[in-house]
Amino acid sequence: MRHWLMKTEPSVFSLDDLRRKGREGWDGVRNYEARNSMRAMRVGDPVLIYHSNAEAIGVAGLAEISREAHPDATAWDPANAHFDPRSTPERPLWDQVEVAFVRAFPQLVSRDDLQRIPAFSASLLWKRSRLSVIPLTDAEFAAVLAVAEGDQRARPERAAAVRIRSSGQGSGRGPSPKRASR
DNA sequence: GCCAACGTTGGC
DNA sequence: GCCAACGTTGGC
Repeated sequence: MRHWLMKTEPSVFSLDDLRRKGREGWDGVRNYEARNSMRAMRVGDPVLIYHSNAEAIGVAGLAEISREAHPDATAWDPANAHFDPRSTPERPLWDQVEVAFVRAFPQLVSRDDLQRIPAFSASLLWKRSRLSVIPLTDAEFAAVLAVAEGDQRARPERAAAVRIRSSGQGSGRGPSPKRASR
């Protein structure tokens, strides 16, 4: 299973918006590398949702792929901001995937937090600052999730309690994600 | 195939 | 709102 990070501007579409809608077609991506990453996505792949260009920058929570790559119809809609005349229904150039909400983190894993995670230091997020769909290694994904769940940053006095609670079987995570069906 | 010009992204 | 970084376009 692969892991991903997808950027979104929360003023345009936030994790809260995704929570409300349940799922969303991730259209408007107009970069070949990002498109190719989306083509490699499989249903169930976990996706970190990253808020960019915002007051609070960082990973807000977790989503998952609920539908694999298929043509992005906004590309052949002249009224759409991401219109690209090179793409047609007969020969689609751009794809989208559908993303389903899983859960919001109790607290944003901020860009600063991310920069302090050793296992995240080589991430493409830093090397390819303009890329909006980024593959993550297992270790990168796990490290971000550990910080999000352990949440030992702002409240170190609570870290021990969190550790004790999560050492049982119940991990304290939220309800299981809405299942992505067909 | 190079690379300057251009437009956009995204942190600050 | 600014502007550096950087991906893309297009002339040669």
